[in-house]
Amino acid sequence: MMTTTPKPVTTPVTKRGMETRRAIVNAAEEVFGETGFDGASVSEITRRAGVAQGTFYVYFPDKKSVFTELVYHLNATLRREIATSLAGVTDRLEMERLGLRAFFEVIRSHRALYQIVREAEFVDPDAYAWHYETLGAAYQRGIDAAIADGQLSDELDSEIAVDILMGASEFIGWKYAIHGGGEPTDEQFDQLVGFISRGLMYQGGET
Amino acid sequence: MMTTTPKPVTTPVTKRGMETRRAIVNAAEEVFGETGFDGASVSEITRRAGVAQGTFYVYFPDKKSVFTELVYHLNATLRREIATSLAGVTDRLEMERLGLRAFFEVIRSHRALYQIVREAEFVDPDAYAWHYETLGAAYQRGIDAAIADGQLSDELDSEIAVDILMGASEFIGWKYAIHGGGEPTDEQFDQLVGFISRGLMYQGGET
DNA sequence: TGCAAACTTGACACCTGAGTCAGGTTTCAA
DNA sequence: TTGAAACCTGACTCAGGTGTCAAGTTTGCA
Repeated sequence: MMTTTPKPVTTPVTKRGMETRRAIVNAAEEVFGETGFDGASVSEITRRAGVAQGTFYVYFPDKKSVFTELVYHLNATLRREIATSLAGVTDRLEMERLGLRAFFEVIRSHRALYQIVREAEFVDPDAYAWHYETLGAAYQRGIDAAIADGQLSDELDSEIAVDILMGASEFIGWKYAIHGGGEPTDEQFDQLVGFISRGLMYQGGET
Repeated sequence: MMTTTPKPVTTPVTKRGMETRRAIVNAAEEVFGETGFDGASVSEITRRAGVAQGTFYVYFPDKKSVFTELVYHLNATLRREIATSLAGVTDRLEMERLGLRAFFEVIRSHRALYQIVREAEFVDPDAYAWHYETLGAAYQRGIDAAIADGQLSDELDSEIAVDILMGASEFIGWKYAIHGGGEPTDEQFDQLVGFISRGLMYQGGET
């Protein structure tokens, strides 16, 4: 077994260094969003950031690292924005509506980041899985709380419910934000929320 | 404007040529499935197919072409298998159950192809969109038929319903077939079908 | 003001892999 | 048997991209 020498990557300590690092991250978001991971070159990223090639490797060991950092970044934004939108609300169906709105709003205003997260399935599968696992876990806690206080039936499997809800949002997110380039209309949004509401309202004895 | 000379690509006419082409397609499916589009090299594909590098370019203009062909291939398989599984059934909820089962079965037994279709979002976005559009259109015709003969309410927006249903299947397909490496249990499958059934059964007057 | 730490530079060594092409081999109908 | 069509070969070209490094510049504290 061979001891691998760790890459010497620097964390900026001065304001100047922090700004440079940030410029690289921002440029990377742009370039990855436009051309995908493999289409993006480190030299194009540094060109847009206004720094030299070598500077990139001062702050990141390789191209993949920035990419992964961006995945974590969108995850944090999403969790924060959704949590904020839900503050103080206790009605579960209302929470679904608000959460969905917040989700669409975030991906609409961060299209490049959203693309990056999706592509992470092939660039960094662990980060991709982590993203959906953390989001799903938070979501599931919400559903379980609603079950606990009697708003939803305890016959409902919250894990499957979350899978359906996340899958639907992802697909609609792709279809509108990336593929179609728009947003669902209000009527479509209402239909979506209606479907979800009915699905969540387990009443026992059907099918 | 410059007239682009088209690449001279051959279609095999003899049995021998057809076998060679097929060997390349099969090897490509394997390699793309294992290492992704960019990780795959044409030389690795031809090595596994047992032919020389140059043979690849006899049948395909470039690496992307085989990839796209594989996307069309899974699309056809999926449509055929699902249609077969639905033959003779008229109850919409039963059709949902059977269609879902067929879908999971296909992706379980064609994991590599499924990965390829997902990666097509970044390799060949048009093929990716086409895949979901054709599947969605077929699905929607089924829902519309159920609305037409009164099984489902005409207040239901079939387009959104299809988006939710496809999104949920895709997500669960990823989670189990690719990420987790298993399949939903029977209980989970029932929960899924139950949620969908309730969602489809618009009764007017809620939220 | 002086100097060490922090930061930046950009040319370049090195590698990888797509696609080409001139020529060889196999097949099969006449 | 033969020759032309179909098929196959693999060394080679070439564009492009990653990561390195030795030397320069800036910053801020003593």
